[in-house]
Formats: sequence, C-alpha cells, structure tokens
Amino acid sequence: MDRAEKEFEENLMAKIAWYYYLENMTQQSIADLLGISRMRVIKLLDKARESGIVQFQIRANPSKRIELEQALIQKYNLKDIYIVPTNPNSEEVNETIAKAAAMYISNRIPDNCFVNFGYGDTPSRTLNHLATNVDSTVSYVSLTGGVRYYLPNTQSNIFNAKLYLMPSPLLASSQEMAEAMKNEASIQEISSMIKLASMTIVGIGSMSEDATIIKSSILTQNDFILLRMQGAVGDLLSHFIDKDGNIIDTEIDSRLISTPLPLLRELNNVIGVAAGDSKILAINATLKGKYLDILITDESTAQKLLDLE
Amino acid sequence: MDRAEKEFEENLMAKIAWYYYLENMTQQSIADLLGISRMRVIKLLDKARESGIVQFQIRANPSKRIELEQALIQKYNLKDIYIVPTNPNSEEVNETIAKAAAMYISNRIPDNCFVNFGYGDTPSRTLNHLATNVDSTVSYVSLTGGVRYYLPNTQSNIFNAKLYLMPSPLLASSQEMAEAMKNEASIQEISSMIKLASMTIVGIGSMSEDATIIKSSILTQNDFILLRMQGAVGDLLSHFIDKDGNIIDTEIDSRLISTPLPLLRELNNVIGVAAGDSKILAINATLKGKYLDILITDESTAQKLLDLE
DNA sequence: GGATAATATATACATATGTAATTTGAAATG
DNA sequence: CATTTCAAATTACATATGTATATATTATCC
Repeated sequence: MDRAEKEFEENLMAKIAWYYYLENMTQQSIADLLGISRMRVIKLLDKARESGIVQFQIRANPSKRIELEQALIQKYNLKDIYIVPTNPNSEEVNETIAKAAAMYISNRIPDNCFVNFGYGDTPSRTLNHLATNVDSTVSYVSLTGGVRYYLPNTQSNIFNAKLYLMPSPLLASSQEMAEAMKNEASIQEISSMIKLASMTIVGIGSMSEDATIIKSSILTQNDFILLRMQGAVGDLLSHFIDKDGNIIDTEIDSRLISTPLPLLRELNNVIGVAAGDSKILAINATLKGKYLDILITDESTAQKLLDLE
Repeated sequence: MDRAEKEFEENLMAKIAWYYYLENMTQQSIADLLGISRMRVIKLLDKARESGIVQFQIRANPSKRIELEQALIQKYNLKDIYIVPTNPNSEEVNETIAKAAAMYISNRIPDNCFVNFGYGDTPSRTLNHLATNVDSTVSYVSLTGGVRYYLPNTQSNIFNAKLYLMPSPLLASSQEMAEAMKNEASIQEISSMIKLASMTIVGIGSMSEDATIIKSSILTQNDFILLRMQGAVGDLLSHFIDKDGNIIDTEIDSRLISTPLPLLRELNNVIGVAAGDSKILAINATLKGKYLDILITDESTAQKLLDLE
C-alpha cells in the first residue's frame, strides 16, 4: 500500500468512526453511504480502534471519588489516584493499567512538555499508548539505562514524540564502569533533562520470578534470592527497596545506571503505574517511601493495599 | 435519587463503560460480573455516553490532510482547519460541528486558561460539550452581551468551569445607552479579560430567516431586509459584514454591546465554528476578512467554500 | 499476458444489542 | 398497613454486529 492509499484509508477510517461513534449510524448505512461493503466497514472500524484513530475516554468525576480512592489517598498521602476496574478474565493487568495511565496523562499533559519514564513493562506499554493518544509533541526522557528497545512502535502513524534515551546499559559490569558512564556528557545531558520534566512515569517491580528484570536476564534468580534475604520487597527504577521503602545498599545498586531515588522523590507529578498481587508489597513500600505523587492501579490491588496491616 | 446513590450510579457507569469499551466485554458478561440485568447495562451505557462519562475521540493525523483541507488552508491562509463528515440525514449540523469543536478544543486547551466565546447557537452548543469534555478548570468569557441564557447545563455533573458573562443585553435601546453600558466597570472588566484568553470560539451568522438573532427576536425581518440591501451577507458577533468581510456601519451596530471586529482579528486562536448552505457566503466573508485562525466545518460546506468564485 | 497474491464483496449464520411490554420488588406516601 | 410509585428484572423479539467461507476484482510479478 503506497502513501496515497494509506492516507485515503486513514481518512476513510476517521470518517467511518465519526459516523459510527458520533452520529450513531449503523455499519450498514455507513457502507451504503460510502459505497463500500459492510465487511469493510467492520474491518476499518477495527483498524481505527487499533491504530488509535478512535479513542475511548472514561472520565471519572474527581469530586465523586469512591471510598476506596479516598481511603488510599489518605493512607498514603497521595496527590491523586486512578483506580480502574479489575478484569476478572484477562491476565493482562499491565495492559489495562497502561491504558489507564495513558488516558490519565494525555488529559493532563501540557503542550511541548517533557515526560520522564522508567524501566519496565508497564511504562513501556504506557508510552506506546501515549504515542497514539497525544496530539502535541512530547519529549520522553528515560530515567535509566537499558531502555533502547522500549521504543513505542514507530510504525504507528500518529506518532510525534521525541525520545531521549540514556545511551548505556541498565547495569554496568563494575562500579567504576558505572561511575565512568554516568560522567559521560551524553548521560549527564539526559540527567539534567530529567529535572525539567513536568511528569514522570514509573513502574514498580515485584520480587516474583516473572519480574521484567529477571526475564530480560539483567539479574539472575540467585541475585533475587540474595536480595530477598536482605529484605527487598521490590524495586523502583531497579533500585531495590525494603518494606518501608528504604533503598537496600547492595553491590548491584552501585553498578546501576539509574536515577537515584532521592532525586525521584523530588520530582513533580511522579506517577506510579502498577497492579497485581505479586506487587502489593512493593507498591506499599514505594508509597511508604513517598516516592509517588499519583498512583494508577486496579481495584483489586487497591483494595489489598488498603487491607494491608 | 440522593447524593450517595448518584455517586454510586456514576461509578457504576464508569465501570461498565470501561469494561465495554476498553476491555471489549459483552453487555451480558458485564451484567453477570456486576450482578445486574443486561437491561440496566444498556441504560447505564446510554447514560454514560449522554453525560460525557464515556467520550469518543476521532484523531485526524495533521500530517495527512485531505486535499480539501489543504486547499482551504491555502485559499484563506488559515492556521488550521477541521472538517468533519457531513451527515446526510441529520439536520443538526450545528450539533455535529459543535461536537467537533469541543473535541478539537479539548485536545488543545492549556490548564486553567481563558476561552472567549461569541453569541449564537453553535458556540453555546460547543460550550455545553466542552463542559463535559474538559478536566481542568477553564474560564469562559463572553464576547458579547445577551448571553446569560447560554449557560451550559449546570446539572451536568462533570462541570468545573467558570463563566464570565457581560452583564448586559446584546443590543441597547440607543447608542448613548450602549456607550454608557460599555463604560460600566463590570463590562470593562470582562472586556479586559477578553484580551488575555488563549482561545476564542465564534459562530458565524447567516442572513436566512432561521438565524438565531431573528429567532431570539433581537432583530426583526425588516431589519434583516434593510441589512441585506446594504450588502450584508452575515454576521460575526452580531456585527454584520459584507461579502469581503468589511463591517457594515449601521445604526444597529452602534447600539451593539459586542467585541469590535478589529479586536477580534487581533486575538490568538480564533476558532470559527459554522456549517450549512445558508452560511457559505457569511463564512467566505469572514475568512476574507481574516477574522479567523481556525475553521471548523463539515465536508459539504468546505467543498462549497472551495468552489466559490 | 497469464499466473499469483492481495483485497474487497457477497452470502450465510451465530451472536450481541436494542426495544417494548410485563412482572417483580422495594421504598415512599397516605 | 394498604397503596402508590418507581426503578430494576424478566421476557420475547427485531435488528445490528461479527465471523467464516466462497467468490469476484484488482494489483503485482515474472
């Protein structure tokens, strides 16, 4: 399909979506009106949803929070919280809350702003959704090394973001190496951008075997066992923390190329995006450590957080 | 229904909408999950769409404009244009383009900003949609007198805007009276706010019998005949203009309490929202007069504008 | 120019959705 | 306490949507 055809199809999708969702026409009448088959209307509607040409937004009324939200805001002294319904079937919690995060952020993003993002599956999914969600140009800045594969799918045709990635691995081979890298001009540059961002998206890592940091072979099962013995309940930007949110000082941490947690705590609008049973303790620790301003999670996780202690 | 029940229902709506639109669950499975009847799911989905809890957004890719858009931007030297599909059945063009305008504006609105709006059916509809569209607090400032009945339906539960209305009629009984009113502190105050707004929404009036200004009995059919004889093709903020967009200096104009057109021309991001056969000449005149930065209209109107001359 | 993909259409069918009429049930009223 | 009222559930049905398959219609490639 060449450029002209693609444009034509995109306009067709937008038109169909408009008639279907905004004018409440049936697929058949749209097909008749545009002189195409109903089958094609169905397919193009699918594609329009898929590609982000049509978007659905669910707006919660901030003045009418459910008790659960209110309670968690109080418990952890949060600036805001966004709780989405738990999908009883789907195992894709991360996808669900990433959608929510993108929705939340896209409604609050200033024009031409900078947004930091952390390492992990959820932040990367959020970025992908944001790519198709946001009209204005946004600059995304990585908070850690090792994220070069997390690019939003650039084939998405509605994508006008700039990416600034730390040109380094997440974990250096030695402390000296890490220090040397952190002193590189290119990394220093990114580090200085971090402080200017108006929003920060971070995931929260659990200590379970399916943690991204294990699956991506950056740490081993043995590392994990050791960390657990030292009291780790999860990680924030790959810094492992104990149940109260205090950083656990390990050899691994000294080799990390990642934004220090004290700096993270100082940033504005730090949004944690995390859900799932395995992450409860990690989220709790993160919130106790006062690293987040805003939490995005699902109902079941939220309830379990509230029931803790 | 008391407050608590209303909150409960709203949360239910948000939840149902989430499951339906974001998780693609069927109405039946949502009903089962939540332990309610499918009927109720249908009704609450309706209500959620109605009340703005669910929103649909159609994103056009600015880099892939259709020729029509490109051509009109060139013809009239516009900053931007948004053309929506023409609904062949519906007579509610105004409603359609008001939706489009709200969608366009809500994606570009800064936080805590000021938005001016003009007199007319389309601006008022746009305001109504914006009320349920925008999360951040926005201040709306009227560009003319006589708009006190144009309040967005304040029963809309998601509405956190401030309204600043000129406390005066649109048309004073005499020129002296108009001058006196314009010198009132309360009106001066609004006038000074107008210059600070980051966006301005105006409608464009036609010279047909169903013009709002006739229907609201501010002008009579006779006034209209007279104006037509003097070359009027339509009005902008109730200032009547000729086919080239020049203001027509009449007795009526001197009694008007409305933002002067030279000031309108200087404002940033002036968005004209208008469509329909009866308005073609008026829109053309407005665009020739360089009063607008952005035009929101429908496809049929856009095509006819391009075919003019 | 004929074979080969790649898409769109046509058709038929299963499922999902929306509407209308009736019944149930629980709160509000006298 | 019976009665009214209203929202929700139930039921049945018409319509709309989605899927699967076969067929037609283009492009594409050698």
